Amino acid sequence: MTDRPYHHGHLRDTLLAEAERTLREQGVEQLSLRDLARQAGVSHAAPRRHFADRQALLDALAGAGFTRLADEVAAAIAAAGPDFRARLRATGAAYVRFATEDPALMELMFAAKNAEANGELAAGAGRLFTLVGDLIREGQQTGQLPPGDPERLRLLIMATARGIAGIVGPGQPGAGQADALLDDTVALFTRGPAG
Amino acid sequence: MTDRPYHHGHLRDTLLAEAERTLREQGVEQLSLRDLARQAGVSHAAPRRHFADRQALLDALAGAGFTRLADEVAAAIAAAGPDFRARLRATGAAYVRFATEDPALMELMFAAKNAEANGELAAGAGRLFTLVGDLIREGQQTGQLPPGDPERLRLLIMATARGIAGIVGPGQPGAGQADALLDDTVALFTRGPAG
DNA sequence: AAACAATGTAGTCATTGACTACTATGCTGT
DNA sequence: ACAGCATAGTAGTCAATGACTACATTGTTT
Repeated sequence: MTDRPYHHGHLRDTLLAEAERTLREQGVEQLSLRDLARQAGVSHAAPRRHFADRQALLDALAGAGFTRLADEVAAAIAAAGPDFRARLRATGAAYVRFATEDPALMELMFAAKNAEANGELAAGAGRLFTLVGDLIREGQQTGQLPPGDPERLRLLIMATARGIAGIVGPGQPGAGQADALLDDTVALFTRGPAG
Repeated sequence: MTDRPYHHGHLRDTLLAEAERTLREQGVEQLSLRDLARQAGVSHAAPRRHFADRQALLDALAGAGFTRLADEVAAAIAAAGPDFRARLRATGAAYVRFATEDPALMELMFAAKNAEANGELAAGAGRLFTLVGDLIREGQQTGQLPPGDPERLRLLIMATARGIAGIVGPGQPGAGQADALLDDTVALFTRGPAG
C-alpha cells in the first residue's frame, strides 16, 4: 500500500508501548487490537503474530508492569539510604506512586489470567516479593519491625500498600492523602520495642 | 413470539439479578446486555429502556453492591457484641468476605464511573463510611485505638481492609490467609495505651 | 374511550476479536 | 548463489456486541 517496508521490524515492542500508553490514558476497555494495529500502521491481523489473543497482550503488559515496578522499588530502596524507616517509606511510596500513575496497569498486573505461564510476570513478581521480604527481615533484625513470621508481615505490609494505592487516586475517598497515609503506616508498623 | 406477556413486569430487577450472578461467576467482560436480554426472554433492545448503556448497568450494580455491603457490615457490627476488638474484627471480616465472594463486584464499586450521579451508590458508600467512622470514634474514646484525626484513621483502616481483600482471593499471593491477616491487623491497630 | 407515557420489538450499523488462506521477506545450509 | 523454509505481514470473512431508530403494544389517566 505505502512504501513502508513489509516487515515492521519492531512490531511487538511497538504494540506493547502503544498499548501501555492507551491503557494509562484511556483504560483497559478502550484497548483494541485493531486500534493498536492502525496506530502501528499494519494490518488488523498483524498483532496476532505476536499475541495469540487480546488476553495475551494484557498478560504481556502485566509482566512488563511487574518488571518495571520491581525496578522502581529497588531503586527507591537504594536511594533511601541506610535508615530503615526511610527505606520502608520509600518502598511504600514507590509502590503507591506506580499504582497512582498507572492504575489500570496495576489492576491488570494482579488480575493476570495465566500467571504461571507468564515468565516475565513470575520473575518480576518474585523479585518484588524478595525485595520487600528482605527489607522486612532487615527491619526485624534491627528490632524496628515486630517479630513473627516475616512472610505474614510481608503480606500485611504489601496489602496495606496496595490498599492505600487503591483509595488515593483521583475520585477515590482518600484522594491526595498518599503522604499522610504512608506516614501513618510507617509509624504504625515501626512503633515496636526499638521503634 | 411465545405466549409470554408483552410486558415483562420486573425486567429491570431481573436484569440486575442476572447480571449480578454473571458478574460473580464469569467476570465483567463476560457481561453482555444482549445475553442478559436472552436470559430474561426479551428482545435485545429491551434492556435499553432501563439502562441507557452498558456502563449504566454496571453503575447500578455498583450502587446495589454498596447498599448490600453497608448492610452486611452493619449486621456484623451488631452481631459482634460490645467488645471493641471483636467489633473491629467483625467489620474487617465482613468487608473481606464480601470482597472475596464477589471480587468483580467490588472492583466495579470502586471503579464506578459517575459516582456523584448515582444516588444509591452515594447513599450506600456514605452509610458504610459512617459505620466505620463511628466505630473508630468509639475505639478512640475507649482508648483502644490511637488518638488523632479519625478521618485519617478511617482511611487507613479501610485501605488496609481493601488491601487484604485484594490479596486473599484464589490465585493471589495471600490466598487463604484472611483470618491471619485480620488478626494481625486488629492487633496492630489496637496495641495502643489501653490495648 | 382517547390520549399518552411506559415498555417491549425488529431491524440496522460500525466495531471488534478471532479465524483462514495467502504472500512477501529474510535467513540458513549446501 | 540459491533453494527451501520459518517468520511476519496482508486481505477477507464471520459471529457477537453496543448503540441507535422506527414502530408496536400495553397500562394509566383524564
